This record gives sequence, C-alpha cells and structure tokens, in this order.
Amino acid sequence: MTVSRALKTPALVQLGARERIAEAIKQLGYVPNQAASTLASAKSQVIGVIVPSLSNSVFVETLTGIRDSLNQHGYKFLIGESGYSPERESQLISTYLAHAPDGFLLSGIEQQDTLREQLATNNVPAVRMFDLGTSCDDVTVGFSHEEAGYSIARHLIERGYRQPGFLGAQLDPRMMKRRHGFRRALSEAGLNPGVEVLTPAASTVELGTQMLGQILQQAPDCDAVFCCNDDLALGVLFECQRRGLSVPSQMAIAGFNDLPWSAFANPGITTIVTPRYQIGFTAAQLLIKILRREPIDNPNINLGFRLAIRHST
Amino acid sequence: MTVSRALKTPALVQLGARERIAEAIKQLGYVPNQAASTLASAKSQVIGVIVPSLSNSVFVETLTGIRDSLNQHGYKFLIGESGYSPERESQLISTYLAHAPDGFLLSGIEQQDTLREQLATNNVPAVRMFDLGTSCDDVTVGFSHEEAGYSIARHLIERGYRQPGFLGAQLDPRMMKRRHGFRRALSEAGLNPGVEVLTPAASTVELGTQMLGQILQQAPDCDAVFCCNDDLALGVLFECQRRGLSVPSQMAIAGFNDLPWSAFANPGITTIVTPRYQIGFTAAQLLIKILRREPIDNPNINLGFRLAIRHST
DNA sequence: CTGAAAGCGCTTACAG
DNA sequence: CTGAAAGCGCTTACAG
Repeated sequence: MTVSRALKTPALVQLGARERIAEAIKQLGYVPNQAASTLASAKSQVIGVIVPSLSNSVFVETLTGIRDSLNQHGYKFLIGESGYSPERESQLISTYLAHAPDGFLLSGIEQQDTLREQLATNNVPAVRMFDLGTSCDDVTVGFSHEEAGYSIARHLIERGYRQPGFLGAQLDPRMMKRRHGFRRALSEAGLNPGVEVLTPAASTVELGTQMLGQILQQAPDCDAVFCCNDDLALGVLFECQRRGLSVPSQMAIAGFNDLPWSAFANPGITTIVTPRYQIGFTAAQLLIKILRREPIDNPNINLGFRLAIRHST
Repeated sequence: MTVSRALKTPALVQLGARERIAEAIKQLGYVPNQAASTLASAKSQVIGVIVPSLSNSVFVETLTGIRDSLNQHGYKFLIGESGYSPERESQLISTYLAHAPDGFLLSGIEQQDTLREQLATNNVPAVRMFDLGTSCDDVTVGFSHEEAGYSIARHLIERGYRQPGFLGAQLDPRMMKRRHGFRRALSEAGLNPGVEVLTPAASTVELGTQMLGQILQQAPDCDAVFCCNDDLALGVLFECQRRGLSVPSQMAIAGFNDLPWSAFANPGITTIVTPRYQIGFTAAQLLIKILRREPIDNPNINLGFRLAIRHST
C-alpha cells in the first residue's frame, strides 16, 4: 500500500520510506501492472481515437496533436482506422470499450445511432473532430467545410476563371460539404456548377492524373479545377505538365489541406490550409476537461481555415 | 464461469445454455472487461509496435501490414513513435511493459543494451523490422540497405553519369547503410564518392528543394543525385524545374522507397521499391509464431527490394 | 457439460 | 504517515 502511495502521491509518504521503495523498485525492475490498476480503479488512462485513415497524412498530423496533448496528462491512446465506414467505426468502438477507455476522440459528426447508444450506456464521453456540430449535446472541434469550398470558388471566380470544375474523391460527408460550398458560389455567380468528376476511390496523386483527363473530356473548356485534396492536385499538376498545359494560364489548380509539399511544387499550389494538428490538440484538451468535470465554455469550437493563394491559380 | 466459456470456447458449452447467454449479453449490453482478463490470464493480447515516425508514410504502410496480420489473430496493438531516438525507444518500451504486452515489433537492429535487458527480464519476445540481423539471437524482417544503395549507384554508373552525388537526411543507421553502399559502388568504379550533402533534419520535399542548391554549389559538375527518400527526390525535381534544369539530361534523380506518387511525377522518379507493407505483415506473423512456440525456420528474413527504373535517370 | 474456489496485482476506504 | 481488509471481473484448475 505504501508502495502504491509512493508512486501515485509521493508527498504523502515519508522521505525515508520513499527512498527505500525507490531502491527496491530499481533492484527488482518493478513495473506496475496496468491491468490491475485499471481493474481496481475503473480508470484506464486510455483514450480511444478513431480516424478515417492513416494513409492520409492529414490524420497523422492530427494524431500528433492528440499525442502531444495527451502525453502531458499521462493518457495513452488506442488508434483505430474506420476506413470512412460508420459500421466499422461502431465495431471499433465495441472492441475498444472492452479496454474501458476513459473517453473517445472520433472523426466527423455523422456517427450511427447505435454508436451514440453504445457511448451513452457505457457513459464514455466523446469529442468529435474535423467538422462543426450545431447541437450542444455534441462536443466538436473543426471548421466549416462548406465555407472552405465556398471560399475556393470565390477565389477562382475573382481571378476570372469562367468554368471551374470540381474533382472529388472518397465522397465522405466533409468532402461533400466542400463540394456543396463550391457549387453554391458558382451558382451565385451565374456560372455552371455541374462540371465535376466524383469517385469513391481514395484520393491519390495517381487518381489526380486520371481525373484531369476525365474532366477535360466532359468539359473541354474547363479552365480551373478545385481538387478535394492536395494529392489529387499534385496529380493534376503532373498531368498538365505531361500534356503541355501551362499552369495556371491554361489550367488553374486549387487543392485542399496544404500538405507539406504544396507550397514547394512548381508552381506552388493554391490551397486551403487546415488546422489539423490544432484540431487534434484542442480536441484532446477538451476531452481532458470533460473527464475532469471542468466547465466548458463552448462545446463547438471552430478553428477556421486559411486560403493560401499561390501561383497555380 | 459458463459465460466465460461460452465466449472463449463455445464448443464446450451446451447449445441451450449458449443461447440463453447470448440473449442476456445482448440485453445487458455486456462487454467483457479486458483488464480483468489480462490480470487473470497474464496475457494481454496486445503487441507493442514502435516505429521511428508516423510522418513518414513508409511506416504507416508497415503499420497497415501489421494490422492486417494481427487482426486475423485477435491481437490489438499499441503504436509508439521513437523519433529515431534509441533513448525514446527504451522509454516507450518501459511504458508499454506496464500493459503487459505479449510481444514487441521494433524498428531497426540498433537497440540499446538496456532495452535488450528490459525485454529479457520481462521475457517478452521482439521482432525487429526494416533491417537485416546476422545473429540468430535476433529475429529480423527487412532487406539490405547497403545493397540497395549499391544498386542505385550501379544503375547511375551504367547510365553513364560521371559525378553522382548523395543527398541524405535524418542520418539514421539504415540511411547510413544506403550511403555506404552507394559510396562503395562509386569507389569501385573509380568515381569520386565524396559529393554529398547530409543533414540530420527529417526528409521532406522542402528540404529536397534546398539540398539541390547545396550540392550544386559544392560540386557544379554533379550530374545525378541519389536521394535517401522519395520526398527529397520530389523536392529536387521541383527545384530542377524552377531552375530550368532538364531531368534527366542535365540532372538525373533517383529516390528511395517508391512512395505512391513517384511513378506519376513528371518525369517518373527512378527509385528503390521497398516491401514495407510486407515487412509489417511478415514481422507480425513471425511474432505470432514465436508466441505460439511454433518452430521458426529462419529468424532473419530478407524480403529484398527492387530497382524501378523510370525517366528521371 | 457445469460450477465453486482461489487468485491475478492493484486501489479504495478505513483504522491506527 | 502507514498498513490490513475487501474487492475490481476475469481465468485457471479442480470437482462434480
């Protein structure tokens, strides 16, 4: 018992005893048994984190933010990939629930009802990332994808492009919101919002190279594209180079996320800078506050985004 | 007790009892307590995985291989980032040991002695990934980085480049082995192996753009570069385009890893295709064999690599 | 095929 | 400031 106290609350243990304990721990190579601790205290110090995919570096950066925040407070975390599937997400939650996590960090705000029930019956709090909730029941940290799509379109319109097209992959809810904002701006400006190529495939550079051909076939007068992710934009750029299309005079390219190389491409790619590290960090901080029952002033935190204008538009 | 059996070994429980149990589980939303199971059985079904970094997509793909393999067998895994630091690696192992992992999957073969002791005293088996061990005490899955560097150099020499340079970042042991092989081939061919730029910074596209300038300043007649990772190579490619250097006639570029976009760059980047998914999958399979005490025919598995020749050289 | 007993290594709550 | 008691929810090993 005194050993336990020496480890958790050393201030309550006499110095002499503390020293003897430290000595013994060293000699024996003692490591506290986390399973026993979890069982006895009903606190695991584990947070379940579920992101859509680890192949997308956006989510990896979010994980870094989560880690930096959680490490400060002694929490570990279990990482799960939902593959953008709500069913898979629910299934992961079930598995993780067996580890008695203190809380969850989830992606998106479109969780299944069964998942919400699971969380409620087990009384485990969750913070949702990447998107903005409206209800006060949800705790969310993100930004408006609709506004982001809108602002890219406004930029292209102001630059004078007459037939911007949309290149969308994955087709997850947040991507569809970006598309919605993009189309809204085009419609408002009296331009045709219907030039687009959509595919449920994951967005990759390779896919971008293919999609340029597809949109040009559909709309030969397309003079700008908004790619729902920067890797698509890079593929479009490579393909323009191969076809001898000059960027941006013959084809303007805008991306999304500001991946680490976007600014260094030739030309630099205009894109929306998203605060993904900050989303992870903030979401984790918020969850910790909830676990400590500290008051939360705003359960729906909008971290915003920034339009980075570069030479590709 | 019968419930426990119904879950673990349903064959030993009568059908009627099994059905009543399933019904009750559903009604109560029962989830087995993993901590209690771990405590009672001394088996956690958890594998500790430590990779140098998650920012490098190479390691993310390895994680995918590990996940695919481990999921089949009901294991979960804890992911740690060592940041290429052996000290940090040891520290992570200590933390993870508290979760009583059944085994570890580690990166590289240069672990600290203290780490080896930790593993030995706790009697936890480990498989080392990405490099090749020589001793039968170690279990390793990887390929020869020295040979890979050598084969890139041979390719450049055969193509007729007279002054290939080396661009190295991170300076981790595996990178240094690639460099060693590269230099050996140049020396054997009577070429100058001393043209190189090295930096401990993480390899990024941005860094690649800077390193091209540095190596040209040092050796203006440098006509080819071997970049220790493809993202460096992409940065070099962008910078060549900006400077109006034609690739490969004025500057040949070779990379390493075959990242997803390397084949689609303009021109496609010559690189070494590394089997990182397979490394993760195989290492996990091997660890499971060890945990089941099945015999292992070869503790040092060489998965090899492939030279992909594209238009950048 | 089923169940009662003991114990895994901690923590909580209480007594000294 | 220290320690003895009980219990967390499972599994192991044994008895029926």
